[in-house]
Amino acid sequence: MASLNQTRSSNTTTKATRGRQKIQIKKPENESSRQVTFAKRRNGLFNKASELCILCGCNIGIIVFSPKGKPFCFGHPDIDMILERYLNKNPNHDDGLMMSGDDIAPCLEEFNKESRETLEKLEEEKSEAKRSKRKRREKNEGTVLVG
Amino acid sequence: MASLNQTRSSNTTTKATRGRQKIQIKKPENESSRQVTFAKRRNGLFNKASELCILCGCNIGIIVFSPKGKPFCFGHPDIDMILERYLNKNPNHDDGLMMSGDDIAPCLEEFNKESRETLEKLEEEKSEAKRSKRKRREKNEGTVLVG
DNA sequence: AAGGCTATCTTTAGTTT
DNA sequence: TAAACTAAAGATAGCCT
Repeated sequence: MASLNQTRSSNTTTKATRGRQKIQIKKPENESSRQVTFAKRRNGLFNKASELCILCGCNIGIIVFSPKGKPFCFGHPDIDMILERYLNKNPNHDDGLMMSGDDIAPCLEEFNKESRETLEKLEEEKSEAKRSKRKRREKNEGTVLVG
Repeated sequence: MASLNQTRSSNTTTKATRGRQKIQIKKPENESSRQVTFAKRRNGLFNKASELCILCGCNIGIIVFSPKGKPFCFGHPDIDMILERYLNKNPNHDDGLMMSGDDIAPCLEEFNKESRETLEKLEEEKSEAKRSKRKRREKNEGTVLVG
């Protein structure tokens, strides 16, 4: 409360927070904050994956083992389906166009479409939530708020 | 070249580019640009995963199937090891601390440390590359460049 | 047509509540 | 303690070569 957040309305260069700080991408950081960072970035990673799925119509599976060994999964359309597809690498996967003769593909596509629609709906809701949450901040830009 | 990039040195509000544009996260976009977006965001995703691995000391496996079915993988320490660990979910994985009695764990940790060191070295190189690459831009802030 | 650029959007480190 | 907040760091859409 001393160096930062000086009533937060003073006209000096004092900022409310120092914002996002640059960090080195290396070695485990301070043990206590690592848990927080892990949760934040894991969410960020899964969100990125979700966006990629929707934007490009691809399938993604992610498995994360926390430092303590607890598994977290992301899958679109479904983690186990992704794994099955990956592990079933069959001979006719040469030109990068696999799934020629096997029977999982159609089922997958079916599943895919359905799931994508759900995800898209979720995305819309999420982005609306973001929008309304961001309204406050945008007001500060568009109209001059009376302090 | 008409509306944007007007010699890029004019003093008006004309910008060289419009920068990153806000997009809707939904439905496959314009077919041609989807390929580019896919490549860019796939790289972004893998980078995020790599950072998470290093920062928090966790293990991550990612499988991405492109719209055309081509698989791309990321794994730390190794995709197949992640999969094996995931698929070998055994009974003594209750409190989220799995790998009690199985013999893959030590091997994994060994591998882990080694691989992490390699990744960290890579990270350092990368960030140095970034730094030097960013020098130009930072010069523009620090010292006034003569146009 | 793969890679570079840049302004802007999004993520998140550090902090406060 | 987890959730909210802020602003800087980082990712990337659209454009150019």
